[in-house]
Amino acid sequence: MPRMSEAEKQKSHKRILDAAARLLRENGIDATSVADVMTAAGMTHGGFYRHFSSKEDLVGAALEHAAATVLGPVESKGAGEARAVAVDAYIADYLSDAHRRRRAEGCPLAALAGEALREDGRVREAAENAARRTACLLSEGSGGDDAPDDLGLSTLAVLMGSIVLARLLRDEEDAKRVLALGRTTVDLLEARYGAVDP
Amino acid sequence: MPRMSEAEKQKSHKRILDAAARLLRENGIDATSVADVMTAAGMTHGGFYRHFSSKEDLVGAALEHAAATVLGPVESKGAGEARAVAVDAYIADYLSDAHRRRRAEGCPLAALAGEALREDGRVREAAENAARRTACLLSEGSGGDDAPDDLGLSTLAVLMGSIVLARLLRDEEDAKRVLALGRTTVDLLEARYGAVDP
DNA sequence: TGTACATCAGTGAACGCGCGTTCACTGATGTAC
DNA sequence: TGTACATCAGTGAACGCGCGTTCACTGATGTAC
Repeated sequence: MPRMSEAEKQKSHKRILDAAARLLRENGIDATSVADVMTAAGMTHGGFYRHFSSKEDLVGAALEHAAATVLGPVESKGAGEARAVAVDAYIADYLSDAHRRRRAEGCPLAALAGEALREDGRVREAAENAARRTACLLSEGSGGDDAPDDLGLSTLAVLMGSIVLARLLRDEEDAKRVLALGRTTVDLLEARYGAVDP
Repeated sequence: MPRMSEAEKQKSHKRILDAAARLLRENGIDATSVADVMTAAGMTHGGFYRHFSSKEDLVGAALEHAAATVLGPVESKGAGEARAVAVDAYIADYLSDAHRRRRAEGCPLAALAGEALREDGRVREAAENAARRTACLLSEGSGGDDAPDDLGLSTLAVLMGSIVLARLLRDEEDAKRVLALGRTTVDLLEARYGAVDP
């Protein structure tokens, strides 16, 4: 049955990346094997090295892929009112019960920051870039992709801390409470740092 | 040279627990092997199972040990002014640059929450208990070990999010900025939720 | 347009390695008398 | 208090297993003429 066409190869590549982005967020880096990813992508593990040079390479690419999937739609809104609405929706989704329960499709930082900060090379870089992009998104002007401001960094810390803590508490009421409290803290930050819109 | 006395065994047990608590926070659960821990404790890996029934057993115990080491001194202050001072110092230490750089001796939640929430059994329980204890400590009255209040849960989320984000950013200035912003957010929360002292 | 051939995406077996765990062994410790 | 013996903390070799990675192979794809 091999070999596939170039177009087929690109589809395979995307399937591997999608599967990796899901499995890594769900199970963590060490608990996700190359064979797991390839099986989830509908292939056998032998073909993996036609697409990536190593597991580290895959993890870096999957982290970038996950960040792009989560942040891209909001970033592409440009500045102005539409952007502000999209950012508000992003925050609401972030602190939603659905996000708490579905790690595999959520924020890659919430799922992997704790492990990524022990890595180096491409993985570490991808994680840090994801953090910067998200902090910029949450910043006030938030038109360009320059440096994040105080509001953006503070808000990101609250979002990450709230979702991780909510996921850690197995009691559903407690978890929902932590998410609601996170929302209150974010509102407090917005009141404090500006929202000089009109 | 074997066998050791009962007193020696207890010393060995404590050395294993100390080594595990350090290595786990430094390198994470999967990247810390039983042999690593035993070597760090000055023994060979074979003797491990005289002290713990499995690696999972060790990780759970080490998590509890780390939490007790970090929280115990503050918890034992009782209520009142001394306690309030100790909690303030705890927060200042938490958001210090030393804590950012020295994972191995810091908050076990900051180091391991992301991995622990994928475990179950004793490990998961230990992590959740550590979170509850810390949130209670940060709560307002904070005399008993009842349920954490809004201030305690919100503050814990900010602490965890800030330290993880600060550790993720390799630029030292950025990292320090995130820690300082975390402090500001905590102050905002204290102003909001009470501090009805005098 | 047709033919001959090199390429290479994907398969499945195999590799070395480190892991958690087990085990036979040693000899000081603790116990029974 | 002394002696005989069972216990067991720690050693170091060995186990089975899953991991990341490699490799010979297959046959459709893409290319050269």
